[in-house]
Amino acid sequence: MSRTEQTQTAVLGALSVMPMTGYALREEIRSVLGHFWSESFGQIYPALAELQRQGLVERRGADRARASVFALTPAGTERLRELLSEPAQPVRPRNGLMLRLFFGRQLGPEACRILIREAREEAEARLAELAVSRSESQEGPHAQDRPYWLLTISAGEHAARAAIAWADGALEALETLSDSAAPHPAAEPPVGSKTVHPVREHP
Amino acid sequence: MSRTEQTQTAVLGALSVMPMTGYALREEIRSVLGHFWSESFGQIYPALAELQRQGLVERRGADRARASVFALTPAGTERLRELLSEPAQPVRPRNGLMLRLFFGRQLGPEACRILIREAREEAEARLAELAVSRSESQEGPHAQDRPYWLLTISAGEHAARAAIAWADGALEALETLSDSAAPHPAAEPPVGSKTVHPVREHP
DNA sequence: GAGATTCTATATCTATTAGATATAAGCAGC
DNA sequence: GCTGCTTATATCTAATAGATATAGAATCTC
Repeated sequence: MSRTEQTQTAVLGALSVMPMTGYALREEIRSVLGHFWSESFGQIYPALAELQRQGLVERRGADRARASVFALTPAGTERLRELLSEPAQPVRPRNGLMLRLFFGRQLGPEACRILIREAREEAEARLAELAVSRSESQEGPHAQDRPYWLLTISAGEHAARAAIAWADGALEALETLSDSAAPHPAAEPPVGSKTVHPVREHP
Repeated sequence: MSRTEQTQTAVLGALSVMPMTGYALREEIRSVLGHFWSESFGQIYPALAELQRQGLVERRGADRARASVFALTPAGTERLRELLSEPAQPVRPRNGLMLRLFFGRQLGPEACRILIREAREEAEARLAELAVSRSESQEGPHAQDRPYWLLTISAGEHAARAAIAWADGALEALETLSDSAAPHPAAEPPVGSKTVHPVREHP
């Protein structure tokens, strides 16, 4: 499944819940799917144009001043099912916190502890947001969808709680490190000296 | 911190461990940082060129036939510290499994269960790989780095275990769903009927 | 109630990026 | 010694993120 198809899936899926404008699509995706998905205008508008060309989506009321509302066609519903059945594209990880911690010796234990504390707070905040989503999902006319939505909320909660547990352990581990090894992190590795390492020839 | 700077951080960081060629950089990033970071050639080569231009990296032995080895300069080490201190770029989530589950009603409980079982297996596999990384980190001359490397490994393990626990709960929840609500998921919502919903005007 | 000002909705545009593809060198088998 | 395969290296292109431009609507001020 190509990237454009991933975007098409998200757009068709959102339109399957309710017809809306391109702008509303972005808002809806951000607020409802925000914990595990994101799309930008630069993806949404071309995707809508292509979906319309393929007759999967229908554009209504393109007045000059008023934005046009897009709605699924029957073929679009069909196509959504098809896309959902295809295997997902693997995610390319890019975790800035982990990158910093991996080279954490350059930063010193104290700076690392600050980063981890921040990450812990973010996880707590996510947990709170998810609790709101959970109660919000009670309302609304989408009773049939709710069990599935709860699955995604639960996944977010598990991940957030794991992040918090990890952070607590990590903070503790770093504490013993700053006590023992390097009381003055900034002064630790002399900068100018010995930056040239032996070269490994094509491993 | 811009995206290019993120790439520069990863490249400088990897070169701080050991000088190497562009190709080896990609391999190293993939094998060692693979659980939380990824870079492609299209990012690495331009980044190396720019870093060389700035005098942060030095190119050695650009024979016609032999690839050139890149090494950090003292200024490069300095710059790495600087970059690591900057706040990380926020990640844009794009979780294909969650997208599928969110619109899971279109797919039916059974198909969802299969997806979740696959995810569970992947998490188990990651856990096994991390166990290997953990024991590998014992060896090698990088004793000072090890505590930080273990932090990242531990984060991966927490996340993987959380994924497994979530999957088990989700599978159970879906089981009760397929028993009760929709024994024949494919036949559930009649395709052609009632695909036109009431339009919400600019919420 | 008219004008000014801010805000929101919408769309486009550009620099970045992923990853497929091209090229070339070494190596193994025949 | 030649041929085909594998690994190393680099480039190129289509897709993407998200910043920015534009215009209309709403609100505030006088």
